[in-house]
Amino acid sequence: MEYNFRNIEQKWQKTWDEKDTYKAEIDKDKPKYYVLDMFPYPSGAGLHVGHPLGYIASDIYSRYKRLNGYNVLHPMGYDAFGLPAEQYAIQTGQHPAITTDKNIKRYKEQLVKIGFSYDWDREIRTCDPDYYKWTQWVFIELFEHWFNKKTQKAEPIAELIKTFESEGNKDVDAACDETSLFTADEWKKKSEKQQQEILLNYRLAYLADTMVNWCAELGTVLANDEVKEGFSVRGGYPVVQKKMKQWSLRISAYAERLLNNLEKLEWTDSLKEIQRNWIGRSEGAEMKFKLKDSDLEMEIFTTRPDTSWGVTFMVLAPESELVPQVTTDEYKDKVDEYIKETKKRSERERLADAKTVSGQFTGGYAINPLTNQEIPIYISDYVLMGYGTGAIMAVPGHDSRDFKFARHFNLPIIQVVVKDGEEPTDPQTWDDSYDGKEGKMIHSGFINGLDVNEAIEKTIQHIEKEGIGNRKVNFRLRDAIFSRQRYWGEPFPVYFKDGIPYPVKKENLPLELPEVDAYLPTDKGEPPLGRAKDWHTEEGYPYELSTMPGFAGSSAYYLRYMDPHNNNALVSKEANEYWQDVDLYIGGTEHATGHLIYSRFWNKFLFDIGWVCKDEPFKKLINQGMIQGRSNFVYRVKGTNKFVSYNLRNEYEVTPIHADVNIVNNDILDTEAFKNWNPEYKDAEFILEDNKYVCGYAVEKMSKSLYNVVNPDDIIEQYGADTLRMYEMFLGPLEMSKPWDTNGIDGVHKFLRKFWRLFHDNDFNFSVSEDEPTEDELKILHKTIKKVTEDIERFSFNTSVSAFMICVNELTDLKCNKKAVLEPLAIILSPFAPHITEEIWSLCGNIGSITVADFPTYEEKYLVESSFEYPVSFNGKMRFKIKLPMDISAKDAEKQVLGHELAQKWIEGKTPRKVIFVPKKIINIVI
RNA sequence: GCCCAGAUGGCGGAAUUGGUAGACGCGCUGGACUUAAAAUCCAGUGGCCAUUAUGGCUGUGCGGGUUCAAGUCCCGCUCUGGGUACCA
Repeated sequence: MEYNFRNIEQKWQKTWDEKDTYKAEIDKDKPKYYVLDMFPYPSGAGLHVGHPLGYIASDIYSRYKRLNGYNVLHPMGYDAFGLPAEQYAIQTGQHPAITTDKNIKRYKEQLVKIGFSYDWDREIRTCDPDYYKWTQWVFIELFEHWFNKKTQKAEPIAELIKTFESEGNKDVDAACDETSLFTADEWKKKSEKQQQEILLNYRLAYLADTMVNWCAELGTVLANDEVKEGFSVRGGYPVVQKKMKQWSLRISAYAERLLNNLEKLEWTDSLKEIQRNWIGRSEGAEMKFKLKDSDLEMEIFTTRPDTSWGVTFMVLAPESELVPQVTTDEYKDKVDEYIKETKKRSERERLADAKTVSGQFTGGYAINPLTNQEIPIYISDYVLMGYGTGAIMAVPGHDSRDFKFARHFNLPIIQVVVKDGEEPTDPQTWDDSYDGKEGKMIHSGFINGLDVNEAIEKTIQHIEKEGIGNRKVNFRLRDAIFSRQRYWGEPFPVYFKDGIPYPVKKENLPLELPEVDAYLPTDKGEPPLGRAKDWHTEEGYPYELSTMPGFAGSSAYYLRYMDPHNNNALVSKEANEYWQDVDLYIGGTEHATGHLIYSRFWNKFLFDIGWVCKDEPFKKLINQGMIQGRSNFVYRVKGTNKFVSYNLRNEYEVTPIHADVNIVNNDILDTEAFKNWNPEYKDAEFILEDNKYVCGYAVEKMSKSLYNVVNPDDIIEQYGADTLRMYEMFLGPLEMSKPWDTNGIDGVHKFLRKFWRLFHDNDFNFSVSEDEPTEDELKILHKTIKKVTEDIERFSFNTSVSAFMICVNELTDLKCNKKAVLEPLAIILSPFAPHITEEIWSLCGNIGSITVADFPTYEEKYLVESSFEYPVSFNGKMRFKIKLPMDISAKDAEKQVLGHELAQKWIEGKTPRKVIFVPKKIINIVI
């Protein structure tokens, strides 16, 4: 039979399904290996060829690990809550569950067709109540724990209450907002409501008034990672800052651990760097500046306490509570005016003209605790309320933002650091400040002459001794805002009694999403859940109206896969102890500051409370690159319906128009198909070159609107899944972005046909021989085993595809049809092309599946060569080659080379100055 | 602005530790088979020059450097992609 990929692929996909070939079960006799893909959001558009890239890579690795005797957990599921289904529901009235279910069916069909080795029994959907029961459970656990800074871990609120009852809160060092001190007696005297309000401040999931990112168009608040440059990542709508009472998760408590543990992860440096920047740790000091003629103090954070002698003004964030207190009557109107102006400006506008300096003097003064000088206090929006204390000491000589501000308001600039080897200069002549940390201190009292780093240390010691301040580490990482005023998400398992939130009892989970009559806010402006009937407890206490955000369901999904049907726990101890953590995680970098931080945080929390045995969820992580689209263009002559071919376009005035890549082949347009593509082009005329219409092209993002989307189903229909899998890998290194160009796919398809033909005679009868292989044949096989093994281990799948091609080309040349060579070849090819190899395996007479065969190990003995063909260079330029024995000595090699007739020409009668002989590499002669 | 990647033929890319640059594939050119086309097979294919066979020069974004030897290491730039955005 000829290679009939359609029959073969359907047949084996059916068999795998019927025989549960990819079912994973705990097997303590085998080492485990957990390979995870970032599960997709099932959008209405279905998968395009870019989506499965990472899935194919992880599938190859999973199959490779299985062949090497590992018990592989390789699951797939759906991140099924989300905005698009809800937006669609708002427009059409169709319940998002129905849309989502339909989309998931389509996704699954597409995924199955590619031949992935997923254990579909473990499929999860975040919108399934049996699944989100555990999302809600984790939320309650977060609610019932606080973060003890002394032990650096989460501890039960119940224990905290006991501490409060016995000794108050004076010795409690918690991650929380500042709280006033109370004794045990005072605690006991507080009302239930007062106590709960205090506890809320300690909980890891807490409700508080915070500045949130409000997106009016989406009608919801968003987390920091969901906002980019003042717009929502989803939809691109404007986002403004607003103070609202919202649920937040105290991820900032884990900042230090999230940062430190990055070191032990096998992630790419760039991804770790993104997380490091997002966490943003900075070391410095907090210092108190007394206000002039007042008992009040303003507290500032600085990383450069050494520059305290260079402070010439202070700046407060416009929102700071201190503003009214420092503002004098004289400046009140101007300050109010400035605050009003700032509030009007959106985040976006502020960012857009970050270069414009603005601010206002308050009339107030602070006293520099180190110099006792009076320092004027300004307000300006370049100081952010959300970071540090919302107040800074400005050192214009050594901070570029302060420098700009000083120049704008004509404030004095003092130099306190001199670069090594330089003399002090007049700051009036400077173009910018000197922000570097190399140099010596001047004009700085007792730290004069010290290096910056010594000076920082000495200053901190001084201020701590004098009680003016203390050492302090600050993080940029904010707590994660966890409420969404939307319908299609997990309901919070929380009800309110007297305005205080209480968790739903765990045995009553899941708290299921109620039906509503419309997916819109209520007339009162409440979230959609405000429309639900009976949305309250049996006792009549109202449930929370917000739902959880997208990252809720994805923060612990990798744990649920370990034990997806467990009704009594998120994951059983047994399953967790066996599968432990994800050994290999493949997905896009776009989740670096969202999902990948949140799930590390959830995992650490679950680790703290003893539910999971590993404190990091994803041991090794690879980022696959994006597959870009390759768009095609036709060129319409302006004002006509004529289209001119690419190389003639400069002779006319033309408008380039996107043409659907699916009607273009090797940049040649199918003109008939083009006429039928769009009624507008029905009567199109073409100006051809060489009788063809040649299209232009460009690499762009793959998108419907650019008509460059290629659907995997179409590729599978035409070439088969094995070809698609191998071609996606052949395109280039996994981590790099590259354009999809269907044109190259023929080569990979031809390879599979050639592979098929090795096992068949000229009449396509299956025919393999039992003869002993020759040395050459074994060398080809073992060379390939070696190369492919090494390549898979370092995730270099594109080069292994090349190695397979070389191998099949060479075996074809030798007309080799020996089973002893071809069968092992089929095994090493099976992770890449599972269907064709499964068929071959069965044709070879094997009973079981090729997926549980043994991956062959290469044997060095077949690769031993007796000679090596040395490239001979003269002054570094390769001139000719010479075959020499493997174990030749340098001396003999030199003699042989210099005696070679071709060498004479290059030596030109001179005496070579030097001969370099690198065994098995090169010979270089220096003339 | 800052941080991180990357730049190699017409195209995707290979060269794993400083050691033959361009593997493999696409495309293109020529040929075989065919009434023809498709499929398949064979040969050629970085550029320039010379062609009589052997050839020669040049070439990995640009400019320097280290080295017997540099796509690979060092210094200085340019461009492209990604992250971040007043974080004190």
